[in-house]
Amino acid sequence: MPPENDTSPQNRRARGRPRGWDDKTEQNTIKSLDRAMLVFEHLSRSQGKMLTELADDLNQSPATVYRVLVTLETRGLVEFDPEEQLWHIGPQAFVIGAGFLRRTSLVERARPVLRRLMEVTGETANLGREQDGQVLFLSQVETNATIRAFFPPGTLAEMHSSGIGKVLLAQMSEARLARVLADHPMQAFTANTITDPITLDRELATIRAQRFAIDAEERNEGMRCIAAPVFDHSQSAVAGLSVSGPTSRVSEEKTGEFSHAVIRAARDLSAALGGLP
Amino acid sequence: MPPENDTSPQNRRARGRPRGWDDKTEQNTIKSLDRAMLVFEHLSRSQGKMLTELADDLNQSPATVYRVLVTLETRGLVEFDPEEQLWHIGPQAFVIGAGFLRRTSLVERARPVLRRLMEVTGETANLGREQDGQVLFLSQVETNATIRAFFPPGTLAEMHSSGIGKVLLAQMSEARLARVLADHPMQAFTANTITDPITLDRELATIRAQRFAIDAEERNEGMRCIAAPVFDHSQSAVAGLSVSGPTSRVSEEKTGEFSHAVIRAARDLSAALGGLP
DNA sequence: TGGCGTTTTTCATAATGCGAAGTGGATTTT
DNA sequence: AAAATCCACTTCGCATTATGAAAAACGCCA
Repeated sequence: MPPENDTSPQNRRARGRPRGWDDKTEQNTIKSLDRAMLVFEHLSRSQGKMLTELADDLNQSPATVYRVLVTLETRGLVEFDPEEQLWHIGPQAFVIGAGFLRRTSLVERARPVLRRLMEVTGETANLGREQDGQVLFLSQVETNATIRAFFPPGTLAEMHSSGIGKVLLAQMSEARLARVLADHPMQAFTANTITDPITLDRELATIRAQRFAIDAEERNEGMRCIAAPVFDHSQSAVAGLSVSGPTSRVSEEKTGEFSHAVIRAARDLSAALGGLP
Repeated sequence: MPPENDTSPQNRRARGRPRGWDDKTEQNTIKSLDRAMLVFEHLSRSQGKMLTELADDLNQSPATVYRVLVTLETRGLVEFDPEEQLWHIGPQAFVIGAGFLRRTSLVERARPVLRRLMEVTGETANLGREQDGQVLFLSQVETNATIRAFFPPGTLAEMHSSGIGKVLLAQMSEARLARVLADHPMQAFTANTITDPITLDRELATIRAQRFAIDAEERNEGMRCIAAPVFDHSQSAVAGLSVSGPTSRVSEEKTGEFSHAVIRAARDLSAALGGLP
């Protein structure tokens, strides 16, 4: 029975699409589930929140938030600490999240490359990819040195102030770059952080030319970082590799040596993913 | 208006409780959210499922599962691969799950201990804790050797066939042990797997006596593993440390040497957590 | 072109999630 | 000590909203 009374405004059927279906009406989502996931996400960002505080943050009724938390608790997705009266993210959330790493063979293939990179340079080696305009750190192999950089896997960082971030920005289209910058204004973290779009454009051109990026204390004082892009079989930059350490060891003089190592590692990983034949 | 018609059977207010409240009625959960989380969990276990397959597995209507997936997709908790028509766990799930590790200082404190343990023994060092009658691997530091054991963090394993698992079982009360074994029957993985409760009891007594456990190819052929328990400030066994590697290197002759290293590491970590003064 | 296996939408209905208000323990204030 | 305050947790009636059957849309294969 075709709808003759077509008063409903959702008539946007698919137009030209190469393969597969992909038009998911935003109206088809479950409201209560969306609200619940908001609670879940918010809880993971903060560490330990009281019920009322959580409800206030999200302007929802405490009763609703309470029911969400109790429900998630039965599955171990969140935990309640009776001593402190605080809610936390639970172990099951970690178990489920780890399923993501299992899928992306990227992480698996990067493992030996990261290790070798760490051995060659003596500094912590990192793997990250873009995630909604930010850098998501996926994996790392730490140096043995006592002073070392540390991005726990699962951490998100701003792109404009990270070596991996800049290397990925440098590979983006104009439009995509503009969107990312619009969504994530360039916040200053140190005196060296790039906050000016024109300076950033020039920097990105340099990065494209030399095939690697330097984060010279742009996010953390005293930390330098050298990054290179990783390409998959379709020659799109899917991730970035970097080494990071204190300025004393990852010094300007050593930039040449380190950048060679990072570029080589990135090339190896790209090859393992079917990129750069 | 106090209810005078007190026909409702839920009148169990709190009796003696040291601090805070803790009685959560199981009736107060949100059904639809629970169902949605079932989908989420199931998706993380399998890697890549079609909509209809997922709906079949969980005996739910494809329409409902579809709406759940679309909702989770808007938050990046799941992903849809249009090429293969498959749903996967998304990056945001990983980000949220990583929030769990940030909380437990256990993982953070274990880091240097694991590294040292790896350096001393030359084998991969692992950290795990109990999670609903299974071992949840939290962190590891890999050896440089090319042949090596590998439990990605976030993996769950059966307790009876794992070094860390047995070491934790050995510290449980009779009742708790019985419950775990009831929930998780002792499945055989290799010829060496312990499947008999009496043998297990004897093994656990030995473990308590010598303060460490050996997994002698009980889960994987050719893999040996030596584990010791970690205690927190309240002297309860919160986790286990282990080294694992091929039988050729983690041999019977080296058991003494390795067990000393593992026990020492476990003691160091316990101390860092305020245990064993 | 037409059937098949999927996904995606529609629709009527009932289920169920929602918030306001209330309870009662614990802690702080007067 | 009594009162006031805070906060977790429960109850209740109503309207929102999730639900599943069925139909439509769509890609694929022959």
